[in-house]
Amino acid sequence: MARGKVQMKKIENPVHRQVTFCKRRAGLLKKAKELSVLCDADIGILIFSSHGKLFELATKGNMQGLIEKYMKMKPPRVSQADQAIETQTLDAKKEINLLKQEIEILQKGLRYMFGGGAGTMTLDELQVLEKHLEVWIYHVRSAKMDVLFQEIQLLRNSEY
Amino acid sequence: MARGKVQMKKIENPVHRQVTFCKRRAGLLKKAKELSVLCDADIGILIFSSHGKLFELATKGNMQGLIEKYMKMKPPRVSQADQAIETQTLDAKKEINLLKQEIEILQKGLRYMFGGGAGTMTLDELQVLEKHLEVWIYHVRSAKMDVLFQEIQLLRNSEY
DNA sequence: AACTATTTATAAGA
DNA sequence: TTCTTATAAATAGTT
Repeated sequence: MARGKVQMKKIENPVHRQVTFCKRRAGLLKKAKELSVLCDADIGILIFSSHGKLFELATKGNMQGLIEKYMKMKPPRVSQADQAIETQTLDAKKEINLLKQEIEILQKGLRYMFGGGAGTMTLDELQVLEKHLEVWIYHVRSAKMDVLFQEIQLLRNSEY
Repeated sequence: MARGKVQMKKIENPVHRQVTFCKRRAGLLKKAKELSVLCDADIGILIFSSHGKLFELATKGNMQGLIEKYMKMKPPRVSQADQAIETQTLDAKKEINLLKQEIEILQKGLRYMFGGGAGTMTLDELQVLEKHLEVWIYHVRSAKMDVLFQEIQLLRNSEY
């Protein structure tokens, strides 16, 4: 802006561009500080150079707090990371509920064994308990088979 | 910067301060846009006025992406919100483990009622356990039938 | 919001 | 890079 006005487009000469970036960046940050002081504003600036280098300014000290304040005012799309965490939390809650139901059923099953009478169990609960028992009886039968097989082996070996 | 230089301290006159805020804010954002274009930089600016009003600029369009990029480069202290979520997730995992332990105990309790786990049981014991389970499953199925029967009765009564 | 007298920022050159 | 300086831009105070 001196010794000739400048075209508003990317400066092609890399050296020239780098120099201008330095100068104007300093100018921008200075202006921001002034605005903050004069008008009691809280200002945050993030600058990524074309090569990905970061420059930052937070007039009231912490960028983090400023960003959080911004997020609260504009809670737009959730980030991928947040979404992942939310999914995790939901999954966990679902699992907790399932496990609680299972405990409820097992407890009722125990009560049923001691007190006799499934009078207070719902149809769904009975269904789940039946499944548990079926699985269990399957395991017991497998165990029986294993034992029988071992005994047969012993008998065969003793024939010699 | 014209018609007299200005002291670098908060402008006390509220009207004057508001006007200056407007003018300099516009100037700052213009400078940022220019820097972005001339030097191909990605710039984000957040301005909170003294009354909490938000003004923002993101030269490449999305502040969100810029902030996430910034967070990746400077992953410092976790925010309160994130911390709360992490605590939630941890709590949930603890609860799941507790519930799983409880289920384990209940299952052992059930097994114990029949005289010890299947792992160390003899063929005869397994035979007994199987019979117990068959009886139990029979009772459960009877209870299911009872419930179903009651529901049918209710449906029949409601027909009148 | 518009107008200017000045100050400030800065492009080009050294 | 840093300094210089001519000139463009920004803006403080005023209307």
